[in-house]
Amino acid sequence: MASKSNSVRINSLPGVRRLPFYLNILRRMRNGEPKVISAVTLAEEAGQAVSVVKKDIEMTGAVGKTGVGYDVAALIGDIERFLGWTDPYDAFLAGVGNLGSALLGYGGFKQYGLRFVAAFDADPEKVGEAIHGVEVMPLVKMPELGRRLRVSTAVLAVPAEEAQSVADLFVESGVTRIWSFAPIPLAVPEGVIVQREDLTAGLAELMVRCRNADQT
Amino acid sequence: MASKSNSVRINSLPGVRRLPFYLNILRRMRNGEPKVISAVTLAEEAGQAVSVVKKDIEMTGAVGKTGVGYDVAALIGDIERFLGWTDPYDAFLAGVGNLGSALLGYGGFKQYGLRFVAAFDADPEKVGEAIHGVEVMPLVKMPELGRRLRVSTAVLAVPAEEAQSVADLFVESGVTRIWSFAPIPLAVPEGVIVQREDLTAGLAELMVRCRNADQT
DNA sequence: TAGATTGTTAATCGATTAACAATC
DNA sequence: TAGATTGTTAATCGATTAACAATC
Repeated sequence: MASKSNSVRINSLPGVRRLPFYLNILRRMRNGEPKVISAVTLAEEAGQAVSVVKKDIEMTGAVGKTGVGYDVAALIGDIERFLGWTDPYDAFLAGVGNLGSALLGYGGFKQYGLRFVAAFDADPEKVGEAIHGVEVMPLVKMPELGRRLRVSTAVLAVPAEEAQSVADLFVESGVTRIWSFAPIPLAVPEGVIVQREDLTAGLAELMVRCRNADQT
Repeated sequence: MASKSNSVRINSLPGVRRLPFYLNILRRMRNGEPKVISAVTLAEEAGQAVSVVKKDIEMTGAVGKTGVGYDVAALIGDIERFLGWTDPYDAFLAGVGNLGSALLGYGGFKQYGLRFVAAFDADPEKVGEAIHGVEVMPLVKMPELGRRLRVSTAVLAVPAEEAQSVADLFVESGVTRIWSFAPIPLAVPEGVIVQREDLTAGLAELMVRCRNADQT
């Protein structure tokens, strides 16, 4: 086994994760005044150190005016372009349980690079429904539809037991990006990237941060 | 050199965030065979380097048998104890929209240190409903109930515009731990800890990881 | 014993922080 | 100009990785 990934890590991943937060602040300023914001001000509003914000902005390729700051609209554009969020990608969602339905209902994902074109579920009772305007289909229909629409992105919101088999189905359907809420590691072929999302990690961090704070 | 077990030391937060993942794997093994697991095996199942797993386990205070490994049940207990998850804390949830409802519906949080005792919403239409068995109350009732039940933990799942005022209400209710899904920084008094959860951060990371992979 | 694994140390790597010259 | 801010470099800090002696 290789000791580390052979890809050169160009960007700070913690930095990448902070970008959507800045984007939120900037988007709320859009169309308003002022039209320009400095890294100092953005850092204050985001609750981050100035150096961090400057480094993060630098990563996107945005350029500011010395002594002035960044044009808000231009900075929004540079961050969106860097994240590939200028045009949303068509996406599948598998598993319309509590979490899956909530994700479908959050129309705001279009602002974050995702547009749900179809949902899938193993439960025949759920098939045929439209959840928040997205039709729920049987899993067997996925490969044909995925190939036809060239869907590259998919969200995995099924129980742990079904996660691997649905991931296999994603791959068969031509998906190369999987955003997974399943609490297990997925085996996928080279070239397919899995981003695992774990809400319980945040809860763990919260508890330990509280204890550390108590001890001081 | 310094004593390790009871010293006030900052724990590796990335490590803390990995613990729930190990816990999942271990819990699925519980009551089965084998009753012992080595860091090597756990690392394989978690898709992590062995050194990482050993360091993370060390952090919890768990002790293994040289040449053998860790007792599964004991390791589960040590991780749960370290995370404060042996007994779930009573928690409030504010905002029963798509996401809030989904969180209430996921009964599994009891396994992760949280038990929802009441939900709150600004919408009078929603008040009085029981969502997944949890009663929805008007926001004004929160302080009295929070003080009476000594609720220390709360989940914030309201829109950005209401987030700060509801956070203020949490504080007034005696809450010291806020798990926030609002995409803004919250101003809270000293002693109150906010853990911000940002799903869009994962999406940003996914996109950039894909581009980095393409470039190799 | 012989093989396996822990617990720990030292080296490496990456991210954050601080500082400042350039310049609008 | 004088004040503010960028862009960047160098220093610090923390996490990850690799290695190995101790030992079951």
